[in-house]
Amino acid sequence: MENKNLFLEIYEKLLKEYGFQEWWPVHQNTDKFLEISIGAILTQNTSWKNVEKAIENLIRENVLNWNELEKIDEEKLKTLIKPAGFFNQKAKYIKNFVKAVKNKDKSEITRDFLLRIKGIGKETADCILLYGLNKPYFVIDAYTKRIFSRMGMVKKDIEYDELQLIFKKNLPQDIDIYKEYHALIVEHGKNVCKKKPDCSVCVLQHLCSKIIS
DNA sequence: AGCCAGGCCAAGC
DNA sequence: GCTTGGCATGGC
Repeated sequence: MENKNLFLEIYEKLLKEYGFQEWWPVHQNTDKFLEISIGAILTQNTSWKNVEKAIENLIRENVLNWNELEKIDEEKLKTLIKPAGFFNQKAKYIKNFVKAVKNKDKSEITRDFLLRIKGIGKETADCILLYGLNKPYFVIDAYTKRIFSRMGMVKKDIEYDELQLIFKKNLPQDIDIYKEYHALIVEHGKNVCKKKPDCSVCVLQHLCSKIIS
């Protein structure tokens, strides 16, 4: 089932097709760890376009920093992140995150620690760890499950940790590949392997039909 | 004009 | 343990 070459082969094909994505996108003069973490929370089940607006609001109001986010009134925070949707819960999640992490040393921020924060699930935690802290956690998202189950490589209701382990076992332990691969998966999932897939323009098309078994 | 988006939590079996 | 409902905006 898991063919070692296949995961790398798919990576190469996507990279050749879309080029380096160089994730995670951040603005200048911000605390990157913080911006990535807030972005990861805001993008939960939400398009990045909407998240961008919310982040720009935070920057414009000069609150995209630890002190201001800790101080800011939750209702005020809701209005700023409104474009990202689910703003009632996300405002709480951001507050929870800032409170828990603000005075921690980065060495203390483990996956288990993040998962204990209400509002931080596995994907959000792994985004924070990988892109924010440069730790080797492969990020699994809905696109990853959709693409790799469609290709016949995993079952479509596979558990998060199980699929993550498959990537870990089949890829070099290379943080840059982890970062880039996930970004490429998102790009492919957004534009080609969509809910209604455009198989005619898919660079993985032949691999896809071969693998189904 | 629906459908969908870089999930997560809580409640109910 | 597994399934379901709720959350909300803006782009296509």
